[in-house]
Amino acid sequence: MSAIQKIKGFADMFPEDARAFTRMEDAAREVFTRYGFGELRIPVLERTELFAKGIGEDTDVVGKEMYTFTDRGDRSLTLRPEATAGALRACIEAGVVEPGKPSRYFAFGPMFRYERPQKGRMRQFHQIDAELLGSAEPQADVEVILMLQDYLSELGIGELSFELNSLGCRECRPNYRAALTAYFESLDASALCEDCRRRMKTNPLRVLDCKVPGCKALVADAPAIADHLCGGCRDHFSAVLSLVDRAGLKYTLNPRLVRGLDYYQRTTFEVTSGAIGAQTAVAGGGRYDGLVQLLGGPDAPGVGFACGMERLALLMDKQEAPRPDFFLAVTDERAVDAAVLLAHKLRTRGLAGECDYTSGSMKSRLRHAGRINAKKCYIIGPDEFDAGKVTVKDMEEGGQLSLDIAAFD
RNA sequence: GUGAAUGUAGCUCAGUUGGCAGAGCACCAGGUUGUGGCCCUGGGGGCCGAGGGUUCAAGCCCCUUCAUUCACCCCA
Repeated sequence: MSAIQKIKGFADMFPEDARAFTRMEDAAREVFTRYGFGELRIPVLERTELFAKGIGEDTDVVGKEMYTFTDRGDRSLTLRPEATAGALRACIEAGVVEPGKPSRYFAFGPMFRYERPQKGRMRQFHQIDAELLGSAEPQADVEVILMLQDYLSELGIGELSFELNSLGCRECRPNYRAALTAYFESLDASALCEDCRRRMKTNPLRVLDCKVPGCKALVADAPAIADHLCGGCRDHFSAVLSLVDRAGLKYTLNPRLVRGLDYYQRTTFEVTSGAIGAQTAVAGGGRYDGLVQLLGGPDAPGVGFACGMERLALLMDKQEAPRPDFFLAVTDERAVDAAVLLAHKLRTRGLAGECDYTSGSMKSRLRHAGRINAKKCYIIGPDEFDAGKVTVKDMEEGGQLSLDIAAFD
């Protein structure tokens, strides 16, 4: 046991699993391109302050989950725990954000959070991320939501539910927060669970999300955010809902849907599944007006989502390995070089397959060809080598024929 | 950070009150003198996660440690 092992919460992916990720990426490129989104590739490392500012100092992500270190130049750097902050930083830096002129980007890649791993949660995990910048219109929220839905159905994932909520804006959320705090403080100090008493101080909205039965009962009578939205937020949300309705998307309103990152405003949404362990969120997103400006850009609004690839993978069917066109078997030592050259010619013609580097028994080679599910087995043994021929056996029909190796030149 | 479960062959896992380390799959060879899948026979493979303790004797009991998994917390 002296071999070095991978570090906790990081995963190696072999082709069997990697194929699912390739499929997710291909489908994302296809679907998102239809919506006018272009691919963005940005670094995984950023200055720590970007996340501290963008995500919020009081969030769990920033408070205790970031991989932060000091580099050799004494700068504090952080492995990105989510995608939005970095994407906005890049767009601001490149000057592509302009209020009123929508720009659309998507990206995939690894994110890093220092948490205890469990089903559907890794320290290095992957997200597909989409950001629509520059539009404050409810139609933009709806297009982003519909794009996400299209994407998930393109992958053939069913049994998902969409949940929507509005968190209000900087004008009305403080009022709601105050009303909520007042409500909980009017109760017995022992009425809420221990965790919620802590949440009261850090983020009272989180109490809404508590699963403890006692808290749930109290939350049922708590003031609802819908009753505290300002006129602008109310109009925006009802426009979103009505358009989403007309597009035929089935969703549930979840007034307790509270997201973990401070930057969300107005529309928030989450796609959940009951089939991925204790975690339920497959994708989540919302509107983040004000974030671009907070990060030093123009006063431009934005909406986006992030989709967890490991969690999607749990919901996807296994991706079959591609079937090789050939296996090139060698049963005579002298034929190894000829075999490699022939295999090369076959590949030049667009065929896929592997080739022996050593000779072996006919039986073992054919068994291997069958096992990797090759369509044909090309065989060069002593007889073929002496005659300059290759035997081609059809692995399904069982028939075979003899061809001149020179014919492949 | 907290709690629980699990570490035995390449993989999935048995292993009784402590008494010679096993099965299935995979791999290799043979049954078939150049022909896969099905079947039969044989074979290679193990620091029983690591370290310490109890015992005539430990995979099994005790302590420590590491790793993995699931859950809490939180989130994708």
